[in-house]
Amino acid sequence: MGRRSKLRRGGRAITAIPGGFLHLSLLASLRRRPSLQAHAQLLLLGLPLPAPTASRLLRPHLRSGNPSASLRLFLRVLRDRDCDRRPCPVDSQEDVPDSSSFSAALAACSRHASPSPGFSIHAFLLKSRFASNVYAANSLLHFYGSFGLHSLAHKLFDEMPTRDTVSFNTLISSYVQSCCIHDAFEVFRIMVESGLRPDGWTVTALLGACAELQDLRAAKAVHGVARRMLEPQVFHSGEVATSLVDAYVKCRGMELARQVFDLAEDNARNARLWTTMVSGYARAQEFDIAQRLFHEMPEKDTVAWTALIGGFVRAGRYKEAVVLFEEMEEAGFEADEATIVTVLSACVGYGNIDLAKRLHCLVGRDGLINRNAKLATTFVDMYAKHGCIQTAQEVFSGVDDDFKTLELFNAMINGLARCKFGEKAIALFDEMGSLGLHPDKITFVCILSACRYSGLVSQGFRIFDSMEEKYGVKPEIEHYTCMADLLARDGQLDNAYIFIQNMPFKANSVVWSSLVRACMLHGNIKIRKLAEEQLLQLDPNYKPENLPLSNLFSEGKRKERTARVRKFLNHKPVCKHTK
DNA sequence: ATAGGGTTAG
Repeated sequence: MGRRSKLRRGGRAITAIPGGFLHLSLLASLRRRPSLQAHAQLLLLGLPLPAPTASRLLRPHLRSGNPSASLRLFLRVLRDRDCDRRPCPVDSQEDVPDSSSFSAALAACSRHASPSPGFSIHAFLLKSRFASNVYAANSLLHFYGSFGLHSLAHKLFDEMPTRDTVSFNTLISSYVQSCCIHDAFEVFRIMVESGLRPDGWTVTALLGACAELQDLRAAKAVHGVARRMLEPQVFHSGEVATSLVDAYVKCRGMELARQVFDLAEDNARNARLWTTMVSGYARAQEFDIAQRLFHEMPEKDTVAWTALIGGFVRAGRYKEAVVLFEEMEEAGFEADEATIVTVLSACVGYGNIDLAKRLHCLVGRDGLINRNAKLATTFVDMYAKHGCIQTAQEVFSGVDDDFKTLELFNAMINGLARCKFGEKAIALFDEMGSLGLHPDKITFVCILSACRYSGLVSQGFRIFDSMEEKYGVKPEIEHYTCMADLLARDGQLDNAYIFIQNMPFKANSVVWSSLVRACMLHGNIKIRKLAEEQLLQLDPNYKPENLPLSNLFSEGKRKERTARVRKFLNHKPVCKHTK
């Protein structure tokens, strides 16, 4: 361990006094001057840091803003303790991070772009004396859930010595988020059986499951459960009312949603409940009612505006969406991340280039786009889809590494694939691991598509073969489709045919028609007949002229429609803040 | 101390 007591900065040596005092005064200055945060934290990284100080330093920072730097610091502290290999004094509160800093750190891990810091903290937690602390364990549960690692979450849950309502709620939400609805209800059953009373969070999670399934009957059943099992004041709260309305809306039960809304008491009728109703009517394409309700809404906010704008976008009424956005700005509401994402798709649909550029400027200011993966992903996706792959890449590489998420990589790889930059896509794919990001099944669809559009046969198979053994992602029919098409486009039509027949899935019409198309291209009549027989079995009305060549056509049409968009987008936004 | 809620969507 290189323990330095002197740090150099700008030619001036700062003498550090080992011990807590310096840290505490730094901490104080850090609170007062946010601009110093990054520097002060770097300074601290070079110092031996007493753990209690670290805890005090970290707790407020891990909760808000950019937790990445704080997380690095926390891990550093943990490693320092670990390297010392001192026997951990069981009763001593000294020199060891306390349990609440583990919770705070894990909460930060859940919001981090990559799961790796969370894995490390789990390891340290196991060695600490808080391994069975229910707060720490619940935070860990939430961490696994937030990265969709529900099997790890469940394993952890099974091993927890104590479980409380929060543990159950967290596991249920984890399953709902991974669309394992059946498991979510199963956990709920066990929860009730073990005598724990569900609370508002439980009901909300279950209603989320009903909404996901679009199962109106299930939503009604959960409504009944809530009425019977919740404390009356919880049942009548705005939170529960909002989840009920949200579930009914998503299950297309507007009348029921309206009933809940009408019956809600005044204190439960908050902005969220209003917004849910507005967005519900907008989803149901009842724009008159949605707008009337929106105007009746006592305290509109950015989210409510965004909900209505989003309704118009979803209905393809882009012009109205853009007009509404302008009204919103005039009324003095500031666009947030969701607004930008929503309005951007309206711009693309409506061909409003000036607004798209203005939005890019808006998020380029203060480098917002460089620290917000969702924004960056939307812009990367938009630029790539319009063939502005260079601008897409600029947006991508502008994002700080700590903020690069799996979705962002997927969007960039997908963009490179579509523009036939296969090699670049593979390079990017290889880069993910170093940021602690694990490719998922979507990543593989993108990267294998990159190979097929660029004719990279051997690389494609190398990656395909590594999917399960190296990355633990089981190939699905989409991946097999890519591989069959990769072979077919390469002219290996016999191999493609054999490959399709040996797939562990029943080939669908997508697979066969891509083979027919490749046969037409390479003039292979024998395989084409075989493929067409299969297509006829799948669809007795199959005719070669109905073959979904539409891909090609629509691509051509899309290109034409977006040519104008691209022309403008290729010029960087005229904005000094961007970049 | 630990968890979500309404807006984003190819």
